[in-house]
Amino acid sequence: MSRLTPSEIEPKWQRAWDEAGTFAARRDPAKPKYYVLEMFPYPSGRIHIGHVRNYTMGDLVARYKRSRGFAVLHPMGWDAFGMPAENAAMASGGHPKDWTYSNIATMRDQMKPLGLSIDWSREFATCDPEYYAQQQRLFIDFLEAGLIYRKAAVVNWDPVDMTVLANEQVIDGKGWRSGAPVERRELVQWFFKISDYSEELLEALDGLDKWPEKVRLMQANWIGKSRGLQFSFALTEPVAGHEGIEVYTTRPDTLMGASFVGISPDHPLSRALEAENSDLAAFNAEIRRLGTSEEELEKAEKRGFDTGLKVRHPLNPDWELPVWVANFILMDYGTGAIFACPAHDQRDLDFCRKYDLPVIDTFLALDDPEPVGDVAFVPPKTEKVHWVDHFAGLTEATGEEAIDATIAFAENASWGQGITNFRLRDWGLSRQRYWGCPIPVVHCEDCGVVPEKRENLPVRLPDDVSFDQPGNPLDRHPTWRHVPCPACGKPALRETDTMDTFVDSSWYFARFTAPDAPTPTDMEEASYWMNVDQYIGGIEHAILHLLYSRFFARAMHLTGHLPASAKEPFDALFTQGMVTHAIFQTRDDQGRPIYHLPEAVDVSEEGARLKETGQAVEVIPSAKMSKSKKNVVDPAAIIERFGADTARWFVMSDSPPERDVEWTDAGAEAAFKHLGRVWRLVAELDRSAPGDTDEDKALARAAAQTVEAVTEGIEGFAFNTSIAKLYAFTNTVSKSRASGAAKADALRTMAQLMSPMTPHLAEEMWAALGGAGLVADAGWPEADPALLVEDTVTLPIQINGKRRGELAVPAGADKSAIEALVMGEPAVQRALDGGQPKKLIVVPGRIVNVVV
RNA sequence: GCGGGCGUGGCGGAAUGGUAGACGCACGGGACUUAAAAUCCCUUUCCGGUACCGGAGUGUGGGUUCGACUCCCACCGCCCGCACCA
Repeated sequence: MSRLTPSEIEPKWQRAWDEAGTFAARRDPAKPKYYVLEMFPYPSGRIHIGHVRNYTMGDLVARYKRSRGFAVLHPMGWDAFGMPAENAAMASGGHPKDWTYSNIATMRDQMKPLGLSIDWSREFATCDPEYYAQQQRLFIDFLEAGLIYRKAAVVNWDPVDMTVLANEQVIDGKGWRSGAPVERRELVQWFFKISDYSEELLEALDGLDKWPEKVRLMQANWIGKSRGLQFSFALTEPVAGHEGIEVYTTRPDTLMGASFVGISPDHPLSRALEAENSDLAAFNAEIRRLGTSEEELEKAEKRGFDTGLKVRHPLNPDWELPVWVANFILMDYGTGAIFACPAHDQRDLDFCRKYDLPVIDTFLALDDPEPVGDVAFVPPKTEKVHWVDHFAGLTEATGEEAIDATIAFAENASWGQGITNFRLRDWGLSRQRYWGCPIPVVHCEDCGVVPEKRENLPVRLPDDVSFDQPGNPLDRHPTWRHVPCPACGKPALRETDTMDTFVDSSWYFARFTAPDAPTPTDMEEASYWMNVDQYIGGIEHAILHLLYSRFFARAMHLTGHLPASAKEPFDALFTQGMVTHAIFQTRDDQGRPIYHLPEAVDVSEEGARLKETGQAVEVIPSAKMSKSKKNVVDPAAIIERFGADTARWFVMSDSPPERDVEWTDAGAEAAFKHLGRVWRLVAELDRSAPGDTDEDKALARAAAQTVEAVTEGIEGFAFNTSIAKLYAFTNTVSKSRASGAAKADALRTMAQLMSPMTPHLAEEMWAALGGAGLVADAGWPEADPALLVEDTVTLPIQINGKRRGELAVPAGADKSAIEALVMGEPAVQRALDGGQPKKLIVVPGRIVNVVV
């Protein structure tokens, strides 16, 4: 009776919830609704402790809100398309579909024992044809609404594997599998016009007041609105049809410091020059050997090539500037061309020093002008500086004012135009892969690109494909591509690109509101359940996934699939930290790392060694858990040994949810012991035991304070502090000499408070203490305000800001009464030594500070 | 490189600008036991000396304030993102 056996009680209560349909999401007009969603998992194979943390957090919120009387929607699904399934197929010869569905089955089996309050009837995987059929329908709707178009874009091409590589698959400029040098190749691809929404997506961030400030900031910076000047530098003589070079600059105020005009290696002029200039062609070829990621481009050594061309400064036709091709200029941003002002931009200065280009240094300064050394002076945007001989007549102005004045000047003189520019680029959704949602269009020789007819959806992925040769299996499938044109009926070819998996995850939250609807959403259901009241997931999704989803919600509204109120789909966002773990590695003969599972390593004070061989192991502390690095912890073992409640309690205790947590084994045992202790309080309670009425009252007061504190912790996503209060309350009950009846009351309250974290134990406690029905249906306890009022408060007394004593005063005491009491304190008398304090600060209910 | 964040005892961490270290782990001591496990009780930021007390202390250096872990500036370290990883 007194021993807690999770293996018996956990399945028992899970069955009870199932049979009662406790967690089925039902529209209930009598209740407010609450939609809580954790970012759905990729079915990688097994759940890891990070999943447990993520889903326990969401479950805690879901169960809490349910107790507070909300109709809760808490669904689960699978982000099931993606490269790992194809990689597995290539490595071991299976089929991505089998691999994926078998992983889903495994992970579902691992998740169910956690006792999550999920409505499993709404489960789907994004690779289900029923799901991607609706996604294809959205594609066609978006296409017809003008939100999708095609253009050429650059990809990483592996010439041996005949495939496009993701940035993470390019290692030191080589394909990760083939080792062949990667080529940049241009392909015509599909794009979402997310840039049409730049302004709106930026402005709407202000309304997301329940999102972390850092995420809003990151998104704002990513969208990157800037105001600048666009104008042309005239070439001294036309080249290959180019009369001049159009540049965009956010610092037109520094135009008089211009040193050269720079263009991207991919700029049309650069490409045109390549034909006649083999040195430039070689230079560009070398630059293009780098991957396509912005990180790589920015980190690369700054390099340039003098084209020999000259342009005229717009304000002085006699002033000629050289034209360089430079590797740090991105073709995707602005016009792909800039002018460089070395005096006022560090990167430009470094570049000019390296290539011995002129540095003009005398036209503005803070006080007295100094020649530019190795540090550029960036004119501050909000501070006034002195401008010397500025063409727009500036003398004293902030950078902001100078930019505005310069733009006005240029517009007035008709040689330039103020432009609002966004960094945000359109979203390329084409992927040249098999395991993704087929793009439902057909290429017809006569009709061009024609969308598939809606009644023909889904365009299904063929099952009979193989991964034993290079290239996309859809391209070489004998029949799949060949279909009649939906418009004219003549033989035509299917698009073989599939969609970016970000598309799948950009609307799944809407699909959960009506997972079986014959259209992407059911407006009645969507109007009831949307928005997601609380979204929970990793900070690594702060930009792309969340931005794409915000775009999708707008596009779905435009095409009639979501109400206007759902244009911002996530009311509140919480970004949880990652679970990290040390990486253990040794090295092979060539110095390449070999990774080891934590259970294969002994860690002691002298260092880490392999259990088997005793070989010394390098320890890389707290890295993100990843299968390839083998620094993973399998929650299954913990659940098997201690039960789900212990695992849930443990991942919620100690670390604040937003922070990364380093996994250690030590805590799980402690959590298990604590739950056992709580259970014994219930099991060994004599409910008829007499007690002291003062003790009864003190216990009731402690219970009320705990209700208050635990509630506050949950509301504020500080679950670790809620748990700390529950530990303290356990100690209080354990030590209390209150009557059995009073203790039973306290423990029933404890069961309610623990039910979001340890739902099985809470049910068991509730039943043992004679609670009616399920604790899941018992509602949330309310703290009696009368019990929360204290009679006296203890104020710390500081002398010169250092704590030197304390003082008990009646709760309502006013300032002057406290002052009088403070002056009588011995410690204060001693410090004053007969004199008067310089200052006496009294903050009622808080603190007293005596300044002597 | 750019954008964003984090940094508190041996460890995880707590603290509306107001008693730094709640709560837990680990360590140490004790009770119970033939013994062990389990359980219960006590101690524990560091330094100095007897329980009382003094000094230092929240990555580093400055600043604002009666008062700073908290706000500001600079630096160091670590983490996340950088558009084809999910």
